[in-house]
Amino acid sequence: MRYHKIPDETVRRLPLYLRGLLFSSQDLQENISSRKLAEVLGVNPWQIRKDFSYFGGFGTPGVGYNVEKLTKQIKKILKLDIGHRATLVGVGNLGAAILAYPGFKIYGFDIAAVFDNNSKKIGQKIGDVTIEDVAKLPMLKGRQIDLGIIAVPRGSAQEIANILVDVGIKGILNFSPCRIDVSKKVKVITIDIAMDLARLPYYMPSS
Amino acid sequence: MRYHKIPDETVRRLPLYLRGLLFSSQDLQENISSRKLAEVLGVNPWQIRKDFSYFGGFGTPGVGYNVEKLTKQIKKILKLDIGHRATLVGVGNLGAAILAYPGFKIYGFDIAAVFDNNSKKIGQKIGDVTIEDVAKLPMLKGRQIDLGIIAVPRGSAQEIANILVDVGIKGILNFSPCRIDVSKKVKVITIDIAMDLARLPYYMPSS
DNA sequence: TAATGCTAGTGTCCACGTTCACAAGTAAAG
DNA sequence: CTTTACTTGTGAACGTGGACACTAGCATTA
Repeated sequence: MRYHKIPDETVRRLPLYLRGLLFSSQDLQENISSRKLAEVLGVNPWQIRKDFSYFGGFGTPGVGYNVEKLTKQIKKILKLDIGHRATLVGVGNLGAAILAYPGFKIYGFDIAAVFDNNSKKIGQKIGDVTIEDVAKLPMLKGRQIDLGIIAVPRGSAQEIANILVDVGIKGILNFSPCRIDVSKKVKVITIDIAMDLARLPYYMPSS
Repeated sequence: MRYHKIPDETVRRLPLYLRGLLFSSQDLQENISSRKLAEVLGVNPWQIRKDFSYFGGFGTPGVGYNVEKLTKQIKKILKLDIGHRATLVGVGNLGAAILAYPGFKIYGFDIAAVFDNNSKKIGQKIGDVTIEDVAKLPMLKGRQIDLGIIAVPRGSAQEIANILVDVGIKGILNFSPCRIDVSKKVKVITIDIAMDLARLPYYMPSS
């Protein structure tokens, strides 16, 4: 299996596995079995083993997976072994929440630059970073930032994305509820939290 | 096709179609073709037609779909035709952002009750709602709320979920990065924004 | 050393979802 | 009325991913 194409669904699950490992490493067991990990995450053991097998198994039969080694492997596959510097554009309610969200750090992300167009906010310092004028966004080139997070209103999202691509951003996490199209070289993931809420009633009994 | 089981993936896409319709209705064209809608959303026309066909086509050949009728149909399928009242638990950075997020209203959601455990926040009014003591959460029964949004730290999420289920909540949108298990009668959708960010580098060129 | 119990890795089958091509239907123009 | 242009609805082929069973490997115990 070692030389097969990796299913997209597998890649989608890897961060979940990583989360499970990072958060349950307090138990500081040296090894963890697929059954145990599956139980923690609420998925199937064979799903986990299958997923890992695509990358060439790193477990030992009869024992399980070495937690530390497995963690490193997944991080390497996801390219999280090198740290990533991100920029956040738009410090509204959502942007501020993202900035304060502790979850990014455990994956090695660092929000190193923040932009907004509100003159009252520009210059303010939040945590370690100072909010800069969005007009200066094009000057981001050379600051070693490879990720962009868009948290601006719908109407401006595409425009911001274009600038981000221009300054060499390779990946965009978009929180605006709209499509963004950019060069195929740049990966865009859009999160629309309202859309997820919108399908919830479908699964609920009609009461 | 009318009597087939509806694929989960189709249900996942319906809110997207609805979003496209709601946001492009400014053009106030009476009808929209699958090709046009697909273009706006960045998906395939035949995918859209196939999805709609599961519910028994509501378009007319040669013309397209009547925007107003289609919108109503999708809302009905997703059970968004009746409004939903939601409660938000946890008014930290993320909770506050959710509360201020305008995207919920267009789907007919109303955040009608808000809870927190921070005594400084309790009693504060944000928009139309007043933050209540989370200790009073069990008294939510009878207030006609059927959705719960969890935005509390990891450790408390399961506990809050249990209470929500007790008071009769039928669906939960969980923003805590952990698994929540509840009665099978209750649908849980978990959003972990850090997890989505975590798979972004995988798709990026190694630079 | 032999036996037992547990766990990873993987080939195979199956179910689901996507793509596509085409028939059927509508409207507008000639 | 006929023709043309367009669009929906759907059966069928195709591809992908998930479920599972089974083999092989490791460790522990006797």
